[in-house]
Amino acid sequence: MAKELPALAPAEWALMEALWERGRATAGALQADLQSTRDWAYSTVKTILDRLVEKGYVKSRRVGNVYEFTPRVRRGAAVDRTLDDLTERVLDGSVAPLIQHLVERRGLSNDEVRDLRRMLDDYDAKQLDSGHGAAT
Amino acid sequence: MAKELPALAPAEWALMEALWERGRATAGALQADLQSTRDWAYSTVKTILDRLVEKGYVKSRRVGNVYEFTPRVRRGAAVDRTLDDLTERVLDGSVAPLIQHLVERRGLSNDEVRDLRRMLDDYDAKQLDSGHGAAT
DNA sequence: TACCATATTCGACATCTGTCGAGTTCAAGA
DNA sequence: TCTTGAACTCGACAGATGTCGAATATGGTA
Repeated sequence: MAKELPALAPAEWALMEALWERGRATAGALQADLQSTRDWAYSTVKTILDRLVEKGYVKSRRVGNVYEFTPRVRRGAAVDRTLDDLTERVLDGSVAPLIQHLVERRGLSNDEVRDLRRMLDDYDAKQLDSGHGAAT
Repeated sequence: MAKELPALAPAEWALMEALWERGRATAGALQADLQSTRDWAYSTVKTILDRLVEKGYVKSRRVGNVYEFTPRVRRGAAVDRTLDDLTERVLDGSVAPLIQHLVERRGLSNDEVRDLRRMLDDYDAKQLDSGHGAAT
């Protein structure tokens, strides 16, 4: 019963990142936060914020004479949403090459390497556990 | 000197997949191929195809009184392009969670697990080799 | 040659995105 | 009360995407 979240456009992602960072903020504050990356006019920020509210990613409430925005979706959920999109249209089941790419392109910390290895172990275990293993 | 490929929109991906599949095809053939997934009118297919030519992903040549289209970009390159996009806007350096998601969501074959493990080993080796490992 | 089924060409239109600018409001001072 | 400035509202516009339909061109066939 996962509510169908519409995808986030690039600009919307930027704003969401800023909002997740703060947890709660006004349009003005977010505009300031993004100032270095995106030199947006106040109205631009506000517009995107409103669209995010429409999309269900953000919730807003009036505080005095100012609107305060809060994320309504956790970052992880948004990432999931995006990745599902990606895997649906780009990967036809071939995850490994993708991972390869990611690692090569972005690098991993030692900790991450360890975590991943652990994950693979778990995964393996589960596979064996449930019977067989197929290589299609 | 990697030519800057513009990103592929969802509909464009669909068409490219069909074209990569065939290696070479006419608009009509592609329309037929996609019939089950996307019930597009001929002109829709043609339009997208033309846009792909503009974008540099496809090349076309007249054969008799019909246009024949051929991919000009390998699938892998397109995937790379897409992933770069993704990592830029969605991942702020945190690749591991993404991989986690992919594995959980899509599953891996035993072979893939082995390959990944191998890759991690290589990666590790390289890390040690070049000095230290940081965990930010 | 007249006709037909295709393949093409053109142009159009609705959305979604990215980005504002120009008024309008309203609380806090002067 | 009048003034001011921040915050808000509205509406707009350009470009990318998704999707055609109508008109035209073409090679073959009756």
